[in-house]
Parts: sequence; structure tokens; C-alpha cells
Amino acid sequence: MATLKDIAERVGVTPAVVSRLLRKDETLRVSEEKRQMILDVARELDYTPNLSARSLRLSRSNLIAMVVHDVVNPVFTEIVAGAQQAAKAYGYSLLLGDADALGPGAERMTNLIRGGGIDGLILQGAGAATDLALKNAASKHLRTVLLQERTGPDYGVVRLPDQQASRLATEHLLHLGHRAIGHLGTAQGLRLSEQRQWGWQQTLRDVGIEPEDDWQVWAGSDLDSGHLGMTQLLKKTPGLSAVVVSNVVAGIGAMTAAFELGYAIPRDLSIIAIHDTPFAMHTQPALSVVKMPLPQLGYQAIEMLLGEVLPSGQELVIEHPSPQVISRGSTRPLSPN
Amino acid sequence: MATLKDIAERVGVTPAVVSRLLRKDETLRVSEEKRQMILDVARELDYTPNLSARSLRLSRSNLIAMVVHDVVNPVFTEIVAGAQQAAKAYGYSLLLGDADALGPGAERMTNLIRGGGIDGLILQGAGAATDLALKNAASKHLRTVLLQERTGPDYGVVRLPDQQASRLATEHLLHLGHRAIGHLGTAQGLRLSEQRQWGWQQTLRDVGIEPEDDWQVWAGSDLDSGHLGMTQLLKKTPGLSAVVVSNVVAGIGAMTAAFELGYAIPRDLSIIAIHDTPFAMHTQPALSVVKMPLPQLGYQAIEMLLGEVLPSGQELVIEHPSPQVISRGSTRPLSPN
DNA sequence: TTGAAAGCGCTAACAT
DNA sequence: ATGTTAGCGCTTTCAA
Repeated sequence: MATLKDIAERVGVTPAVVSRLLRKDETLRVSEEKRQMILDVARELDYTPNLSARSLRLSRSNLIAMVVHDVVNPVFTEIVAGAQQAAKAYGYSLLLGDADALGPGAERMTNLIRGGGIDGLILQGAGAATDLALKNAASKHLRTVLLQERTGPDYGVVRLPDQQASRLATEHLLHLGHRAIGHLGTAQGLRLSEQRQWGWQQTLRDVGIEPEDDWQVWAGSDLDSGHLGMTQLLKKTPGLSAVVVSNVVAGIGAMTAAFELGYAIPRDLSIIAIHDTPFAMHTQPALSVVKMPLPQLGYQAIEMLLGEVLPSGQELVIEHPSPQVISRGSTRPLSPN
Repeated sequence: MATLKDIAERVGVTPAVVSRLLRKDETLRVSEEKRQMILDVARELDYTPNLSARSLRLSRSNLIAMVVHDVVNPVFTEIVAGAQQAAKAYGYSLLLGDADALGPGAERMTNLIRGGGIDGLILQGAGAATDLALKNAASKHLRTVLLQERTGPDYGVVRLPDQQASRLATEHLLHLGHRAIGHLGTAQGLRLSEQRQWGWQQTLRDVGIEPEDDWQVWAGSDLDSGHLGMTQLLKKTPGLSAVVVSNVVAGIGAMTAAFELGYAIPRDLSIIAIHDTPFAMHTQPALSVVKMPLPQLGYQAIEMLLGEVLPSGQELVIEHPSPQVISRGSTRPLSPN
């Protein structure tokens, strides 16, 4: 590995000059002759700056850690993909933390966070465990952005208009004539879960329908949770004619559950879910959804993290593109019987 | 951020002593009194070693870059999840590279690879682009492991028994009485694609069936590719009674295509795919698959990368757990007509 | 137009 | 049982 010193020696200058030239320091005045020589030798030696040295010197690593809970869930990986793209655009790399990266025994992540190993942290909100870890992070003045969480003084928040999405989903069903519309929620306690539940509830109330307690169930964001949740929901309230599912992956699991209980979709039950994923086009029938810009969520989180102004205390709601109903085969007008 | 020097000064020793104590250097002889003091002050100051400094000094970053092509594909993210787990177990962190991380304009990744920013590289094989980048990587003596690729002198390879998996899938269909069994391949040119195609072909030949040219199509590993590929296959060869699909995600797309062309599954057509994913249990009918240990692929790649012996030239085939047929609703005995 | 010097924080070898 | 020295490779400030 060639170093600045190697180049400098061959050209007969000092490392400082080489450094400044290679970093395109405008104030550097150097003879055209030497400038060319330096460039040539650098290329010849295949020079690449040593990142550790630069990080040490600059106290900046150009690394951002991103912690999600379920790397296998396509909804979450779309966020990662967006973040990835932004990181690349800004000259950063993404470090992937896993679910319990902040839990006990995760010294590596702690060290990264506190040891100057990374310049920023993006956390997918998930209640308690997150809150704890983030206190450490924030208190160490590491730039931190939370996804879909409640605002706080020590970190920034980027989120989606969840309530609106849920409202659109519910209105879609109302327009189709449904009245007994259930709700299959994501993990209770999360901001996004509550927002979506609230959107559903309010929309029904706005048209004079008071949702009963047994019209809803709290579940999760994966296939199994959706399956289990829908089973519970339909068992206790078989009379629902439509359901808003708070997450599309859970929605796919929910469809299976409905089939297993003998419901034909959309004949006996309409289903619409929040978020879109390519998999939703490959169920039978295809699953209707409200699409929100997941990659942008990741992208903007990076931008907030890297912005001029510290993320702390900021809150950004991604309004564009706005949530959009994509009606597919799983929703249809309430059949009159 | 407290440094070793800070601690040393307060205790009245030299930074070297603190460093050695905190790193648990067995040969260090220090008075019990000072040992305690150092530990106390370190805790009090909330000391965390500076990772950049350590990396510079040790020429080791404890970072591994992993480059996959489609972070949103659950098949690939299972590999990532396994790698993640291994990295954690060995005290490393995973850096996520994206599809064209090695392509033009991806200076960041190049710098990481060559600038000592990472200790190793795991690449999901994908033909030309990969080969190019890996020459750089390997020639710079960065430890490199390829997934599912051909063996070579400059890197290690970890792979799955793809041929066997495909053989099992084909045999499963043969046992059910099928004879006209098609093959929907993943990207042509990839080792895994060829292995799987080969497994299908040989198994048919072993029982005296010569697969016709138009029994197969090359596609890809995502939903759309599977959809498109199956459409092509069934249009040119409507008489197939079963198909082996080389990738489960493509398999889900393929089922949709079959439905759209009027095939009932499994009545008119049996489908079995390679790899399992939770989504395969939520198609209608559920998709039969041959399951292989994807997380282990990632896990073992990390282990090879970090092993005592250099990965270069090594090849590891993950035989356990062995590929396993999971028969679900998409395959059934050939109906006699 | 260029050089010299200092230092980021850490660790290893060698002295006491 | 501890200290000293030296240096990893880079950047920045100040001097010439």
C-alpha cells in the first residue's frame, strides 16, 4: 500500500504537498511540473488513502450504522435500500446493525457508537430496547435519526404519514360499501401502529360508525403475526366484511389465515394493507394496498443525519409522494346479501 | 471522549499500562492498587477505545463488507442475516455494499477495499462485474470470499449443493409420475444456475427422459423474472405437467404467470422451487420447495474469511443440513388423462 | 512555491 | 512493576 510519503519521496516533495494536491486544495500553489509528477506517481503507485488514518485525523469515518429489526422483511429492506442509495450519494457507507445490536453482549455496536467508529446512527423504532440504547448514543453526541418514532430532543425523526395512509385504506373500503371494517394492527405501542389504528378508527367515526372493541387485534409486521392475528380477529368477529391490515407482509399472512377459515377473498372478505411490496402482486387475488415511499424514508433519514443542522429535535414527515391506494383483487364492493 | 492518556494522567501511570490492562495483557504486572484505580477511572470517565486509532495502529478494522445484488430479495437477505450473526459472534461488523458498489463511480467502495477500511470482502457472485472488482480486491491482498461462484486462486468460495437440490426437486416430481418436467432457470452463466440446470437435466436423463430444448427457459431470481420466464415457457411448451423453478422468489412469480395463463395449480401443473422462504407458505396453493441452509451460507463465508488459513483457493460446500424437499400444495401426482 | 512540525489515540518493543 | 520511545498515515498550521 503506497502512502503519501512514498509518493512524496519519489517526486522530491513533502507529504503535505501531495496531500493537499490530492485533496484538491485550491490554495495550494505548486509548479505545473511537480503537479503532474505527483499525479503520475500517485497513479503509478496506485495510491489509495488510508481510511483509518484519515478517520483518526479527521474524527470522521464516513460510516453510518443502520439498525433494523428484521432484515428479511421486504418492507424494511426497502428502507435500507433507500438509505444505501443516499449513503452512496453522499460518500458514506452503511453498516448494518442487527435486531439486538443494542442488547446485552453487543459490545461491538456500543464500541462503534461510542468509539468514533461511525458518524451517525439510524434506528428503526421499536419501543423499549431502542429507547435505552439511544440514550447512550445521543448522550455521546452521536448524530441519531429514528424512523417512525416519537419526537425527542436528542434525536431526529423521519416518518411517514401513517394516519393518512390508514385513512385512505379505510375510505377505500367505505366507498365500496363496507361498514363492518376491522383492523389488524402492528405491534402495539409503536408510534406507527397507533397512528394507523387511529386513522382507521377516526375515519369510521367520521361517518358515524363506532368500531367495536372486537373489531380489532394487535399483531406484528411479519407473515406469522398476520396469520395469527387474522385468525384471532375472524374467530372473535366473523361478521366483518373488510379488514385494514397495518402492514402488507402481515397482510399476506392474513390472507392465508382467511382462506384457511373458509373465507373467499374478496367475495366474503375484502382486505387492504399498508405499504406495497412486489409480493402483494403475487397473492391470489392480488392484495390491495396503500403505497408509501419506503425508500425515501431511508433516503431522507440519511439526509437529515448528514444535514447542516443537527438532527436533534427535528421531525420530518415524508408527504411526497403521498400515500396512494392501489386497488387490486382483494377489495371489492360489499355484496348485497 | 476520554482517552487512555486521560485515564493515565489521573491515575498517575503511563498510557501504555492502561492500554495493556484494559486489553487484558497477561504479562502485565501491576500493583493491585493501581489496577483498581485504573479500572475505576476508566469506568468513571466512560472510556471507549477510539476505533480509528486502533485500526490505524493494528491495520485491522474489524469491518467486513458484504455485497449482494438485491437487498430486497428475501433469499439474499437470509444470507445476509446469517453473515450478520457470524460477524457479531466474531466481533466484527458488517458493511452493506449494494449491487453496483463495484461498478463505475463507486469510489467509496473501492477506497474501502483498498484503503484498509475493511478486513475482508464477501461477494455474491454475478458474473463479469464481480470478476473485475474482485481482481482489484484480491490483488490488494484483501481476504475475499465469493458466494456460489467458481473456485479461483485469489479467493475462497462457499457454496450450496445446488445440483443435488435440483436433483431432489426433479426426483420429487418423477416420483409423482411426471415426465414432461420443465426447468425455469436463474441467470444464465452463474455457477448456481448451471448447477441447478444440470441437476435437473441429469436426473431426467438418468431415467431415460431426454429433456427437449424447449422445456427450459433462463430467467432470474426475482418475481418479475419468474413471471416472465414462466409465461415464455408455458407459451412455447404448453404440454409440460411440471416445472422445476431454480429460485423460490421467481417461483412465486411463476405461479402467478401460470394462473394468468389459465393453469390451475397443482391440477394442471406442478411447481417446485429451490430455496425456502416464509412467503412460499403463503401462496395459493403453498409452494413446494427444496430448502437449503441460506443463513449458514452467510455464516460460513464469514468463518472462512476470518479463519486461520487464508480463504484463497479454498472451496467449501455446505452439506449440512442437506437439501430437503418440503412438499406443499403446488406439487401432486400426475392426473391420468 | 514549498517545508517542517505537530498531533489525532493507540499499541508494541524495549528499557529500566 | 512501570516508563519511554516510536510510529501507524494523514492533515493543518505556520514558517520560510
